[in-house]
Amino acid sequence: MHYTRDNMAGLLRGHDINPTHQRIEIAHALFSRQAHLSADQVMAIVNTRHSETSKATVYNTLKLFLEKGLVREVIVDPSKVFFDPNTTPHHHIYEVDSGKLSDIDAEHVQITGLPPLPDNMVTEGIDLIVRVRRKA
Amino acid sequence: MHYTRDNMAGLLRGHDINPTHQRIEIAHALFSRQAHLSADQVMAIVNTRHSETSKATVYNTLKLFLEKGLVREVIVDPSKVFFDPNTTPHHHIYEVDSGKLSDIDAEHVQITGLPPLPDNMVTEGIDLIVRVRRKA
DNA sequence: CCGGAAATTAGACAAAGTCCAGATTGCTGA
DNA sequence: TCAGCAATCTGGACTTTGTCTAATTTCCGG
Repeated sequence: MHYTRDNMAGLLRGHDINPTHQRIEIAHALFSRQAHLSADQVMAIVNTRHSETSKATVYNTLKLFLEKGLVREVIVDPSKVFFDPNTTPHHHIYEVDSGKLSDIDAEHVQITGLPPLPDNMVTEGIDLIVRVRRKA
Repeated sequence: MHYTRDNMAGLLRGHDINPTHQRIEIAHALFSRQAHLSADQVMAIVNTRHSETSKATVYNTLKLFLEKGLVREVIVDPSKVFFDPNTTPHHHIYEVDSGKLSDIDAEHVQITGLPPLPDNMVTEGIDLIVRVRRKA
């Protein structure tokens, strides 16, 4: 699949999001790269040529994408949130020293023995993060 | 086990930490409660009566405790880090709406099928976070 | 008691993220 | 066409968490 700006409009509509110019640019930044980006990085990418999109819009839009299930939030670094265009079930490896974040396919990973939840609670998601670092 | 201020000195020494007033107070705040506290909360607790410990010291001390393996860091909330006096292997349940964080004993939890790491990497830790919310 | 190392401090600073009031955009229906 | 209206976008002020630094205080060994 090739993520062109034209595809983005359909993708957004499919998630019940009105495809505006800015939203298309932001979606394109994430999906064409298939990478984990922070809000700051998204803003930098979107505004490479000339400043086009404001900080407020970048944050609002990413939050909207999140609510509509278009992207996922990855919380590994206490100083910033990453946004992940991959919403299929998967986990993450985080290289502590470099800050590099990569995916682990969830297909073969099994988690067993979790205690049952109270009746009035539902699981929203399970985040599994393997923190690694370079050998000394 | 009762976590008195007197015990704290020994605990600190056992982790190769020079037990000063401030460090004892901070350790006591965490261990007597056995709770997940943010730096802000620690500062509030330690300074309830009269302001005794500066912000810089709270942050420095928590970082020191972390390095010395006295506490663990829990990263679940994008806006603040929690410090956990429980360093035995365990996982976490995070109630998204209330922000409440509780432990899952790791004893019966099994995680299998993780891919092997590259040779030059070592695992520093595995964080498993179950995000839950109240049923609608 | 002296001198130096370790620890603490206040406050300036930085970075991520939120908020708001006003400006733009893009429909919709007459 | 275009007036009106809702949705969206914007700059910039603001908040919060955390860091940094230079100056002070504390603690010890001799």
